[in-house]
Amino acid sequence: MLKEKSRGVHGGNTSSHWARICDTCQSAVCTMYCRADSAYLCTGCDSRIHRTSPEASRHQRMWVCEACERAPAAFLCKADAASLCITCDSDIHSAQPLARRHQRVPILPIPGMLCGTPSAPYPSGLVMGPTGVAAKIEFLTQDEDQTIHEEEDEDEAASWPLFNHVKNICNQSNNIGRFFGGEVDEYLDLDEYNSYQDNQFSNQDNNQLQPYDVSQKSYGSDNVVPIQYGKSKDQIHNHGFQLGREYEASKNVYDNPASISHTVSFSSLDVGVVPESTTSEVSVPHPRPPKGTIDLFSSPPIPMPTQLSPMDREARVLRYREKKKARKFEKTIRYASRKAYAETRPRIKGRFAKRTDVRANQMFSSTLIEEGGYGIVPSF
DNA sequence: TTATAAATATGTACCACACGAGGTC
DNA sequence: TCGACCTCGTGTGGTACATATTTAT
Repeated sequence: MLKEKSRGVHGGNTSSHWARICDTCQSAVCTMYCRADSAYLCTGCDSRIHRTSPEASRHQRMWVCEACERAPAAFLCKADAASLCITCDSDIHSAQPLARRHQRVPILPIPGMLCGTPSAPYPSGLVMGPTGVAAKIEFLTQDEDQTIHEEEDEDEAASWPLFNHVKNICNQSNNIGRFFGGEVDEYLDLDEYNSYQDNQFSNQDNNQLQPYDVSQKSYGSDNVVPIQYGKSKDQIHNHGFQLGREYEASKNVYDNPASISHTVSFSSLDVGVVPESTTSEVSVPHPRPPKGTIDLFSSPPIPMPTQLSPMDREARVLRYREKKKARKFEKTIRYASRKAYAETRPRIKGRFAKRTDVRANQMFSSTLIEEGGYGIVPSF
């Protein structure tokens, strides 16, 4: 849907005509924007440039808007499963009432170590592409590589702490929470973690959590397109994977008190994560977004808990897996006997019919057949 | 660009009746 | 305490229909 709307917004031009070209190679279409370099980069150049040095690997990058492919994405539309810049978000979601109801999540540049750090406990070389498809970036450590090849649910499990964090943020700020519409996976077993955070940050000054000024009326209660496993498994899975990386990456930052003042752990669902342990970018001015949009770059710091112990985390992941295994999306049959009866029960146009009615119907149709007419085929 | 119609997708009500659950004797 | 009996509400699946969404003109 988004693509169609995007074409509508941009006059039906394809990305090849309109997309911004990589500032480095000048050939490929850019996929992300590096704030530190103020450059739009394709995936290849981004990978090449930002792994040359630890300094470069810390650059914050953001994915480029999927609609116009010319500006950094500011929102993730959950309904369209697309990241959009402020302009496209406004254009697309103001086009019609239904689109206005789409739930959008602000995409924030979360500091993290995209290319992995020696201290990173989990693989971090995975980023979310603009289409929601994650792309693994090489240069992983052996342990990371081993982890990354585990079952998919491991990736998903690895992501839950951040979901939790997001939920916690939502609890602290209703305005933010509305973006998520309460869709945090219950199976992520967040309560404990939340309570932990509640205790940990009960003294947090709420004033630091400035409400985001985004049309609450428009986004409020709607969950137009809830996360569906069957719809785009890759996207969901990769979201989880990425979120996990973000969590760990941002956690590194928050473990470093010096960086707290200028970092935002609020999860974007669609941004590459680059750690920001230096203060070099603190002074980077960000243009103030138009009124009515979220100021992505001046968001107040949101605290993160100290790092969980590996055993603690493993236990939580195991518990999550158990719950996940127990999930059942298919219809559950409580009484097999009733099912058997229902399957053998006579029907008329799909409805259960009295056996007497069925007999009469059968007699009627058989009579027609005997008379040489076109018999009525019973639907049972 | 907008409006309208057509096509497609999704959700739900409907039906009869065997049977489980609970109460009574 | 246990078994027999009774009553009532629930659950079951295929279809039609209503509604929502997308696509075409």
